[in-house]
Amino acid sequence: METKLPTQYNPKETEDKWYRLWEEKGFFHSVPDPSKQPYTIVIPPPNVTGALHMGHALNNIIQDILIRWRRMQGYNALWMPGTDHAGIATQNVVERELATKHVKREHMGRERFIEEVWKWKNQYGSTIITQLKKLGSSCDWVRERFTMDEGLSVAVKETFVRLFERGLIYKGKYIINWCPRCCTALADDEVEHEEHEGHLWHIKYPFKDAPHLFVVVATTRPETMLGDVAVAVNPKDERYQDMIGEILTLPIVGRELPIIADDFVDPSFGTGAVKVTPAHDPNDFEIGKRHNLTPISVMLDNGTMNAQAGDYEGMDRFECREALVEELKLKKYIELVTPHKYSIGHCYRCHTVIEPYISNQWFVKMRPLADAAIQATHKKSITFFPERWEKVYLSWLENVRDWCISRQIWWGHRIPAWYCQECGAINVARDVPKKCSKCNSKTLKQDEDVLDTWFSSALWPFSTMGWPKETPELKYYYPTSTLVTDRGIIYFWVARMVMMGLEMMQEVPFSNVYIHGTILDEQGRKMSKSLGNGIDPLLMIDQYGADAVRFSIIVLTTEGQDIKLSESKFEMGRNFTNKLWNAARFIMMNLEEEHPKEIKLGTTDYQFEDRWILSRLNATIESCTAYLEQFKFNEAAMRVYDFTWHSFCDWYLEIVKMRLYEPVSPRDKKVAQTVLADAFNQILHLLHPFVPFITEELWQNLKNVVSENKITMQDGMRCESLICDPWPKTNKIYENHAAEKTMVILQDVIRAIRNIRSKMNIKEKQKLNAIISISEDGEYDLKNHSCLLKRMANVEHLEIGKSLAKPANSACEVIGQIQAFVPLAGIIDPIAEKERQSKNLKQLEDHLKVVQSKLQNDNFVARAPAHVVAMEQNREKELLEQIEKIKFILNDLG
RNA sequence: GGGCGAUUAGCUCAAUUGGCUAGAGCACUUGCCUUACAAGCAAGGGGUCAUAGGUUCGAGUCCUAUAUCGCCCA
Repeated sequence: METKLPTQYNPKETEDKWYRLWEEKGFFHSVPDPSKQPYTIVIPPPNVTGALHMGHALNNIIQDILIRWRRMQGYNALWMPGTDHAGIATQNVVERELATKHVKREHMGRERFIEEVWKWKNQYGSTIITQLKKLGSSCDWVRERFTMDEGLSVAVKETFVRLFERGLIYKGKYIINWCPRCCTALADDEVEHEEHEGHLWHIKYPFKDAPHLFVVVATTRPETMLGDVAVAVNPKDERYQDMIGEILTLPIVGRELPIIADDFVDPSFGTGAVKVTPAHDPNDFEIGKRHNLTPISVMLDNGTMNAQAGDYEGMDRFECREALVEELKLKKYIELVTPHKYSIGHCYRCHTVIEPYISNQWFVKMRPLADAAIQATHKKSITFFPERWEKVYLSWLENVRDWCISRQIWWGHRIPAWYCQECGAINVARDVPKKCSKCNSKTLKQDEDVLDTWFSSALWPFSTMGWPKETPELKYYYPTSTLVTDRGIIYFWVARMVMMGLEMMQEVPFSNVYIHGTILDEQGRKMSKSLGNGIDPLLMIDQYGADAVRFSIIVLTTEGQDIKLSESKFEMGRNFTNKLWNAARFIMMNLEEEHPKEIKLGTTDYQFEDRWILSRLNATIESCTAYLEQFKFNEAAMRVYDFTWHSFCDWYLEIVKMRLYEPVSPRDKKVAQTVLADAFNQILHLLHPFVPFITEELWQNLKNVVSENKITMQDGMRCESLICDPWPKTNKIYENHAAEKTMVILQDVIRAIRNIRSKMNIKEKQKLNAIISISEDGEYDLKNHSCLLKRMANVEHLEIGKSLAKPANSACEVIGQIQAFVPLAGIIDPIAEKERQSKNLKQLEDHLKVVQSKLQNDNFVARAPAHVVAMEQNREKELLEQIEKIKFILNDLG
């Protein structure tokens, strides 16, 4: 068996094998079972056009840890996977592909274009799913959903109709965010604001009746002046009070503009007078409504100027800006141009500058939905981890505006509204209506628009469970347990799921929301295609193994903090998986026996180091589990890492070698083998959620070796796969504080002797003798551990006793009430030793000063808790003793 | 302009309710190819906890300012 394991772990040989087995055996599949408690996560559906990036990797590693851990704990764990149809993004991708064949979607028509998109989806849409599998994600793939599935489409229609019937969806002509490249409306949160260095143009608007006098308005977007219908001032602004009601002439165009008074105007901005362009600015739109002004649109939907722009008709909006400014300059209308920083919106899909634009769109009335979501959060139906995101989420809900849900694209859920060609009535229906509900006419035409992709994503936690049908899944899994996501989509997605869940299901969709950090590059910048600073998770998996990638990422993930990542970080995870691999090799080799005999182990069989490692293991199980419950993944991982490497490998394996190589009895060897197998089995369990592949591989090996060699484990290896074997439980009987305390002392003594060896330049192979002297009142039982001490410190003759004399020509270390002497006749360099001891003395004296200054402070003694004071007093005593001993040694050295 | 986060070893980050001499990983120094592992072992060095005040017996931790960086919203 042992010969089968090479000295280095090769992930490539194990990962696909186990993933296939898990999936084939149905370990990822969950079915409703009322006798078990469900634990459910719905995946944040990645964009179907997407490829796995580090953000996805982090997001899915966390979900997989939760799901695997809960599954092992015995929950009926469901991780619901799928993708979303990403309306604009997907349409863009397919259009781009068609463009290479010089085909435009307008030429092929709606139906054929949609067919093309489906063809594309079927061919490339599973890319990211395949990549998620490489990562080890244990999703229930049998249940994989897509937001354009038939079932989910029914859910979308049902929701639309219900919201419409409840008066929560309406259609109307409003100013919205328009992307002139995608030619569609966008919701407020689909617009990304960016600071730009622009100009503030101060333009003179002459009075109609006194053209030599004028009002100066300041604007950052001069081309919109072509659509001006008024000039507004603040009613309290004394500079303009007399002018309110007067008429100005719009330069170049000649339109008459009244001066109106509106509180919205900020007197301190620019000149205090602003142009009012209701068709091209949301604030102006509101002013326009208040003053009954008719908006004048000067642009087409593609961002070029329309007939209202006069000579500028047909010009692109930015060309028009330049040309118009030239003309204004020429005609002396420009009074001043100042540099100006301003924030401007861009399309989150194509980064084109957004144009505020008036058009007829569908909206969701957000106030009542948001209020319900706020209430549910205040009632603690939802908890955010870390907590602070709750405030961010609430403040969005408190200030939310109505949600524009219609998109002027073809790929998506078509709005279930039909317009009567006779009477103009709107028929909103689940199925194609046969006739108009108002006039019975049969000439009905469906709305051309589709719904925002986020509209369908908002239904994800229940639409994926079969809603609106009352399926067993819906009943059993909803509401789900935990949602794991990035802060970037708290508004887009989390808030909307809560609103829709409450409105459609009368229950929040999940009880916990875990918001993880964002992955950044080494310099702390976001990873992006345009910067080319991304790290491809698949490449890293290929290079280091999926487990190494998972472990490294998770160790770097401190709660809610962003993660600066570089390739070299993955070495840490790789080194750890390799360590684990080699520990396993060692264990397997040493469990093998030619004629194995089964023994029944009693608690009295345990040796000191067994009791110690089992106690440490017990504590590790406890803290790892506790940290997982708090969503502190890195803490949980680090506890097991530290235990595995620095307790189990560094100490236990080394100590136990003496019982394996030179056993005092066959029975004791068997005890050591059993503890090795037991502890390692538990380690594999604790690590499985973090590094599933290697743990499964090693566990399967261990299982075989254990049964072949008739080793009776404390915790059976019941399941056929580690993935569903029960999560370790703590057990009080393993708790052993005495053993842990003694071990700390032994480790200190061993380190002290090793230190002498190192500092005195003594080869490791050279055997030493040592004398351990314990103070008269020191209660240490070290004599029973002389074998351990000898082995671990590589000592030949060891004498342990009370107040033993320091031999001449020996080096010494003081460990509390213990002194370790290493006689070094002929080897020792008195000068070097003296220097070393003087350094020690100084350190101790510095420490003593700190402790004594505390104790000399009456306030400290009076007010600090008794145990803290006692601790300091005890420390002082110890330090004094040690200092005395070092001084003696120094004296002895001459 | 409003809100949130960060500032601790050369680098990346920890540090429970304020309480032993502030810890890891990487990097560094020294010695080891010791039959589980050189992707390793052993022993080390390295810190005015951003700055200034304050609260407290006691502050990396709490409070108030300031500075720098980042994110979100308007």
